[in-house]
Amino acid sequence: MTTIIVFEDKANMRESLKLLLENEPDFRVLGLFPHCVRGVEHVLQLNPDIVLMDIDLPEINGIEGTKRIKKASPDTQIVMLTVFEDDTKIFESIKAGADGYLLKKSIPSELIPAIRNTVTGGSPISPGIASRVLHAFREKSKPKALSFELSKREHEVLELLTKGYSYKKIAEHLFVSVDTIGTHIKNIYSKLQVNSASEAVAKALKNRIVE
Amino acid sequence: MTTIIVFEDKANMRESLKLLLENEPDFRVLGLFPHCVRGVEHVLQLNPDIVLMDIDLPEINGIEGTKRIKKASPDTQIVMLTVFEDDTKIFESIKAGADGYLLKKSIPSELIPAIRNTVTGGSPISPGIASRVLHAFREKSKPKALSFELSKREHEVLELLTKGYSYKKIAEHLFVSVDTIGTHIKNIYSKLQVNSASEAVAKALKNRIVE
DNA sequence: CAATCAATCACCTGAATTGGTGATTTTCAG
DNA sequence: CTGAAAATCACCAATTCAGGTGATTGATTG
Repeated sequence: MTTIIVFEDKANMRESLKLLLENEPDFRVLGLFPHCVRGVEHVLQLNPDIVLMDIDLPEINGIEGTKRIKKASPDTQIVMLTVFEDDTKIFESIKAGADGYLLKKSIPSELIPAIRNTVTGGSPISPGIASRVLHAFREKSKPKALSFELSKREHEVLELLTKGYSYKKIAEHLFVSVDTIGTHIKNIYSKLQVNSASEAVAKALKNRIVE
Repeated sequence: MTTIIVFEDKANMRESLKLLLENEPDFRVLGLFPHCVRGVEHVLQLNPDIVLMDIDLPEINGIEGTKRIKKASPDTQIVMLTVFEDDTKIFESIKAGADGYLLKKSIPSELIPAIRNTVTGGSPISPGIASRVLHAFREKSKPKALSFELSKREHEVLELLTKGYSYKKIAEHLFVSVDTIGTHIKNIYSKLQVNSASEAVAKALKNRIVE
């Protein structure tokens, strides 16, 4: 038996969800609420397996509600429902701890299997949403392309600088003189257009030149 | 009409896919290949809308194949098929540019709608996979929790240090003396357990204390 | 109200960094 | 083979930094 509560401000949508869910013999709707101001209390009291959460709720929106519920009851699985394919809302929801993300238009066909997947630890995501998540994921992992045309040795020196090594330590590490490291660093500064070690380190990390 | 080619090394799986796909009147299978050594050529020649790519292929694996195909033909949509729910392979595939990710066990029910979603720009992802992607996404975006208990002022100073400001510049910026900044920085070093500006900057950025 | 902590400032010393200039040797592609 | 780029080393001056000690003020909190 899978127990469910719903936060959805529109009455007809609430009713539709109720009908849809109660059509499944192993689903049980424990509650339907028009907002999640008392969301945490409801969840702690009813202890549902699944929460269906509309994103656009009055007073406390679904993202904030999700944060609170996840904090109070981390094992409750929360599936977001939304009409929007808005990047910010998607990412905020994910960060808030949502376990699934469905577009309302796909509810009739996808909701029931989505809930079943959620129960077994999966995260149903509508393809339109997933596409954006993947895109963001790629952005975060890809190198910034900008190599600044550092030579191999300069790159090496920059990497050690990023570790907080002094000129002397770097020199020892690479078996060259301190002056050589000095020259390399001068050249690095010139290529990165910076003029201190900390600035170079910041630029290197932000542009993923190292690590 | 949606055109498709398949890279799959197991003959019976290839046949199953072919039967499944050809059952759809608006799908057309342009080719079935047991490996993707000539993957790029096949794609450029046949110009399919969709590529179904097994991850574990001999010679050149599906991830490498995906990279090459995406490079040569970015608009070709590639859906990965796999038996594994292996984190590394999932993330590598995403980085390689895969547009969808299906577990083979879910193919009978999900493949056809997944392809239709892909055609319209969506990214079908099996819930078991999506769960891992979301998890990784959260890890990447969430602060490392470690605040190192920096005071507000120290945080401010660290932020300016990260921008490459010298002690003097920071002092001017905050309207205090250079010695005050010196003290703050000493305290920051002690809290972060570092002993140079570049090391502090590196630690601050890596642990998302700033930015 | 006392204790703690954050924030402020000062002084000192030795070491390190930055920013020049100049030069030699390797390496590597054309 | 030759020129360009990379890597190496050196010397110098001015500035900056790291690490140490000590001290005052104000806010917070038990």
